[in-house]
Amino acid sequence: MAKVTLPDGSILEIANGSTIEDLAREIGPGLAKAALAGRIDGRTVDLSSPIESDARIEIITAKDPEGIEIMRHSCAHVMAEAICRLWPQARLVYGPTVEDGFYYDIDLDEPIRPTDFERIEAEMQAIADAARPFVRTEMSRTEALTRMAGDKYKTDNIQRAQGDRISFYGHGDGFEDLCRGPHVPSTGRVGHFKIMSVAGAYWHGDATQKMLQRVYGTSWPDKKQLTEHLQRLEEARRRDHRVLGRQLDLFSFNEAGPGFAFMHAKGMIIWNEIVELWRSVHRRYGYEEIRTPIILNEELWHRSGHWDNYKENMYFTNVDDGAYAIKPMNCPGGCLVYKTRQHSYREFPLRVAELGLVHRHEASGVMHGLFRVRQFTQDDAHIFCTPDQIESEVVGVINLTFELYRTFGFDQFHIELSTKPEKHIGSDEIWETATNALEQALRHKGIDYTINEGDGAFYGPKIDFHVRDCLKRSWQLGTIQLDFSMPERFELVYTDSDNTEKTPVMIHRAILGSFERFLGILIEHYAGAMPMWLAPEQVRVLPISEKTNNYAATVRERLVEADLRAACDLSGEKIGAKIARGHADKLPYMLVVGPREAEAGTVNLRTRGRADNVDMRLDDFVEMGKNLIAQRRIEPV
RNA sequence: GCCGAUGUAGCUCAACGGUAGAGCACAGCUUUCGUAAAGCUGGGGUUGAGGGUUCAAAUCCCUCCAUCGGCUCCA
Repeated sequence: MAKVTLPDGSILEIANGSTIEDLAREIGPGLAKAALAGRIDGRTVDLSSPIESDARIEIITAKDPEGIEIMRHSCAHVMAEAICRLWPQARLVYGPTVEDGFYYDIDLDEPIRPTDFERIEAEMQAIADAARPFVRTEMSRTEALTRMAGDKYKTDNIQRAQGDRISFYGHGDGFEDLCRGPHVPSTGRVGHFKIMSVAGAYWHGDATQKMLQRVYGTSWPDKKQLTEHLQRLEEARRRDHRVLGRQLDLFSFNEAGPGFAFMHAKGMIIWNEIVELWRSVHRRYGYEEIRTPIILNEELWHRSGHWDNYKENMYFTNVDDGAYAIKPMNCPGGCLVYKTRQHSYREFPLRVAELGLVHRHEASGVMHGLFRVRQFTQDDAHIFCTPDQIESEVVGVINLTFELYRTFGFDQFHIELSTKPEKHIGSDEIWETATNALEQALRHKGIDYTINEGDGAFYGPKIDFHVRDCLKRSWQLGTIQLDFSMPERFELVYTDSDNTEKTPVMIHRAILGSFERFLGILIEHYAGAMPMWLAPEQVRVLPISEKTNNYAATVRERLVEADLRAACDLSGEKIGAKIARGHADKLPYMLVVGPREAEAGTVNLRTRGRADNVDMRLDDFVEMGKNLIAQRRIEPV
């Protein structure tokens, strides 16, 4: 008999060699039905795994996140079989789970099209309905290699696999795939699934390798969860900033300039409000602001290291027969400003900000609305300081960053520390010092972070800030980059207290990252319903009929005088239509006025997101609106 | 850049070898209205661009451009 300890601490005796499935049945028929896999002393295994000795055992169900992952992975196998049935020449490469689903990479010359999804799903359903058991076969690495001889993908997978025992999983009907497992007990347990999309993907993510077809699917324990997932995707589509940007007349793109955004009047209002906030916060944190040219002589970019490390992403031009480059970063220009006069340690730390317009030649396939463009405005700054000021300066930037993010209602962040990339300038010692300094600052603030090996900028290591929006999607915004190389290359100096010339440390940092991207993120975060202080049109006056147009105009004048962005709807529409339009335009407030209000000097207030409406004195509304704006409140009240 | 898909009126879409349509939007007129879309009339398209096949191309073929979904890359 083996003694098994269950997660609640209870101990059960079970015959040696019993499987986890047997154990689940022993505990209860409900659990036996729900069981997908098990854990023996923390190691996840198939339900059919025997319990050989005393152990801690857990039964994994779909309530366990890992249970869902196992289910999805099994679903990927079922999809692989379905595809192999439809395209016998398809060769399987690799099929892992991803967030909310799974994919399978397949080598197949004939393209799989979205119109094929239904056929694939039907095949999968047939396999699922057959409820065939998943069966594990183990063998030595050598045997596995012999078995898979001639299949370069599976041979490669075997060579990459860890351990000496290689396992295969079949689920009847001759289908088998190299796989570490574990799997659900039967093909009937792969959940409610749907094929989502197909896309090209390089083998091993290497652009020089063959492009495979990657078929994405999703799978959920029950039908309701699948439906909810599809609705979440719908919700994300509803918030797509590219769609909202057009609907709300905020910005546009044109074939005349792919990757170059046209910012419309309403978009500029939001933009300028962000800039205003940004400037006031930066003044408070002791920054000054400069502006440097967009086109600078090519020689400068040789000196900075951009020529050697960033050339592929740069635009070049000629001026009077001289070779020039369009700046992809602001730092070299900032260095030139620094060099225009002498500097003393007494003025350090010197915090110099720049809303810099940069151009980067991104590959044509990567552009994506405002999120990925070829021209954007960085909220950049360069801090020149002494080595012993690094930590406090980095801490200061972190404080500033969190303050700005919170103003927009982002309160979930995660932080990454990126280390030396292959393409870099500066010695290993410098890199180590710089990386340690960033790490120290993070530790000092007690901030959790993950390490991103080899992902730093070419001139120094960096800290990246990611925020989660209300749909739990993560966006990279800010970055802090430590740089010991650029100051040397530009021969930047300051006079230290001992009257010797020394090289300053340079900290590059951006908080919002790019104004364009940030605007796009805000639009999706708020679903286009911008808070009062950012809304292009804060309030609209809606007269019941033309008879009240004069009063409406008076009300609007009063609002404009109070510095509110207000408009009147003087169209000949009925009041219901005016309100419907106001909702479509996502206005924070609408003021309905008719003869009654004109008589009393009041307005009837409709608040975004609320069904009720309320009578109010105009002056009271003005007061309330001004307060909301002053506080930069996110929700209308 | 690579793989696949898609480009028809300002927007969303129909027509799928045989005279390019609808809804919304826009303009004019009627209605003067009390809380999520009144009615009538009208203007608007070398069907992304260029080439080819055909008596005939939005529709079939080729090249390019752009967009979308991914890969690689990234603020």
